[in-house]
Amino acid sequence: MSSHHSDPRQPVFRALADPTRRAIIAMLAEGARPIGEIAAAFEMTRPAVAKHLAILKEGGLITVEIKGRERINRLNPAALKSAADWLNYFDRFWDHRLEQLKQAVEGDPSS
Amino acid sequence: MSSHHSDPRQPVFRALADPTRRAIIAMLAEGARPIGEIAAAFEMTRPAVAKHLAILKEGGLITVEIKGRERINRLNPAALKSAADWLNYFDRFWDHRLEQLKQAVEGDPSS
DNA sequence: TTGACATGAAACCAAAAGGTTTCTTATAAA
DNA sequence: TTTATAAGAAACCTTTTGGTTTCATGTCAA
Repeated sequence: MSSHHSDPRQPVFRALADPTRRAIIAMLAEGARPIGEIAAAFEMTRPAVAKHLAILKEGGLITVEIKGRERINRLNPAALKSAADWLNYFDRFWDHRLEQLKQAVEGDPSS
Repeated sequence: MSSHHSDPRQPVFRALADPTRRAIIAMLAEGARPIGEIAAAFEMTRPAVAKHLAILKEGGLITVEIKGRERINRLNPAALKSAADWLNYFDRFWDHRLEQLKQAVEGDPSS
């Protein structure tokens, strides 16, 4: 896991690095929204929010559906999985119980 | 979850944003190391690695044990939990099975 | 068809990030 | 007691980041 070959997780971790972007992710988890509605919830201009959305798009965390003059931004939660996977690898170092459960799930496709 | 009040998770997500720092985390998961040994594994100078270690310290992801003239950097995996928790909240949106398991774990402290 | 609205795009800016070199300090070892 | 080693600290530099303002464009609605 050296850093000199490009890390496919990088765009996701980069997107997660900013608190505004994490708040946008949390907001979109409750439902897809156009940029105007998102920008209204933050103390910054719409172009600033547009840049954050562009970075979220680069990470594959959101998709955009054009609907008339609106662009509906929709969360793509599956894109969070690569980051979650990386972090959850370290579960074994601080919570042995969770590790046991994950192994149980992976071994039981019928649940 | 607005961004105008400081997010306690921010130092952790910030630390995770850089690929070199994630590689350092992975390296320290295999065992604590002094900075010289870490720096030798990367194509950058030791002061550059020292800055990365400082950011990891700010996020509480590593602790330092002074041993003679060496500083042993040791991973503190528990600090990864806050980021993992945040991400795992979104599990429900892409993997219902894992969600079921986590609830089972939390409800059974004896395992 | 004219006006209002939702958005994109470009130019610009200050601060933060990520790196370097050089110098100093503390410990170990010959 | 010198000399080599491990590391911190400071100064500096370039690029990226996160924000702004201003302007252009496409679509809906009177």
